Amino acid sequence: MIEVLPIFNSAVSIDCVLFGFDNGELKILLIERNQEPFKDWWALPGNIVGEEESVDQSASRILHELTGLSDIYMEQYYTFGEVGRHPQGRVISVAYYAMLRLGGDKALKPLTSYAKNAQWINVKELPKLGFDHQHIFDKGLEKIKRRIKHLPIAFELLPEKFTLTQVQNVYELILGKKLDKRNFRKKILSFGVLKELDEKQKGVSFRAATLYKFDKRKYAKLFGKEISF
Amino acid sequence: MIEVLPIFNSAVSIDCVLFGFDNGELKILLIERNQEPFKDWWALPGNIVGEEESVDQSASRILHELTGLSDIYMEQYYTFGEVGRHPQGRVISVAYYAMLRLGGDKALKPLTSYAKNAQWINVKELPKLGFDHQHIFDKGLEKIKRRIKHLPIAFELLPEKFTLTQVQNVYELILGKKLDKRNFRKKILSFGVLKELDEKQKGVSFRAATLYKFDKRKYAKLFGKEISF
DNA sequence: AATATAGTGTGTATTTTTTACACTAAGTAA
DNA sequence: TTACTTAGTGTAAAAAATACACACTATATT
Repeated sequence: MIEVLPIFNSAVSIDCVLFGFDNGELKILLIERNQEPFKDWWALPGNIVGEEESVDQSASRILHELTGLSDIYMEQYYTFGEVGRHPQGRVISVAYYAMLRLGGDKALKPLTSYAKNAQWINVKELPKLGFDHQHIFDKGLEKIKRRIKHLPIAFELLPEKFTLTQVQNVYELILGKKLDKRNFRKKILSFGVLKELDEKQKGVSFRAATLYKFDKRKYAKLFGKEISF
Repeated sequence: MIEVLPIFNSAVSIDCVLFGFDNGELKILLIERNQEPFKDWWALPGNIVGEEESVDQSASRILHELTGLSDIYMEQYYTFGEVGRHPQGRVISVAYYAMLRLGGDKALKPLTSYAKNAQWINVKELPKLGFDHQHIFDKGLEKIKRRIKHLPIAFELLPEKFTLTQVQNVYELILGKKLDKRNFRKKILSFGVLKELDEKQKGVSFRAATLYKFDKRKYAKLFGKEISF
């Protein structure tokens, strides 16, 4: 290939906007860099795509290295290819958003060498980010705002059993606006992809809400038809 | 950068699905390859991203080289990064769809060395394509099916002055289904981005239809609000 | 001049979807 | 028992989507 394709020094990288929902807040996982460029800055987790892995595999690997998990919901959404976006050379970056159920024992794995710290940070209180990562994040948030209306990605952020109020909370945080409770419940239930459980919320000091779970079977049946959340 | 980033031989390329509307048919521009791999096969036009150009610039350049035009409507939609997708090495390809007003004197420019021929081909009669280009095309068509419902991209395919029947025709071809004439006209006019002209179609042997044009000013005003075509 | 042809252009009733809006029920804590 | 906090519910009005059929008009043909 070296003779055939006009090669110059360049690399393809992945950047991930990993969303989590915790304590009524929408957060993303940021790392604090340990290396130049942007040493000591916050940035999106990411890495260079390896020679023997597809870009999807690369994104999965990065998420796995970061969290120890390998079944994270993830989707490619845009490729950033400005010439000067990386100070050390030509790096074109494929961006993914990903979503994770937080809570429980999902400790982060030891970080790779380029990061000294990783932290879940509320999307409303992001620090200044290195590279063009603020831009990448903005586009990612915009993307999930659109996606959440058509695909049931919100449930990726919730625990297996959840209340309708939690679902609404996720929608409100992503869309950035309040929704009417009655209309929201009517609509979300009308798709028939939620299963009401015989179980109630526990440990709250007020009336416990009914728990639901996302019914993958029913969703699979509906899939293909256009769904609008 | 060479010491800093883990580089291996790889390249980033662009592939373009260039749509045109001609004679009541939806077509894309394909090239016939002059070079290995896939010599003599049909393929999407594309090329390697140069060292000094962004991926957007690269896509513009490719379209310019192909058509001689430089104001083609174009949008990135997905990046294809499977390991084995290019037989001669690691090539990650960023795909764009683009739309062009056909007709008039828009001759194609002399082709680059890797293509001996270029032709507009009806999307319903595509030949077998090289690389993973059938897949790239399928994803592109899927994308514009979604986009056409929210963005006024259909007008990019039409001449400056057009009839409502032509607009409907474009929508039907892209969506792959018939639409009701009265409902379509009601809806498309209700957005207020079309301007009725004092002019009629010419050279037809039946009642001439009224011509319209797309009103960019009004569109700009509406932009920001969600539009649904 | 009459007629055939082929696409243009229009309205209404019905159904579905979206929106707006406020109180009672249930459980816990003091 | 009372106060507090969140859960849970219905209806009316407005807006949007759908289904549906015929008269008009410009040209070409005889």
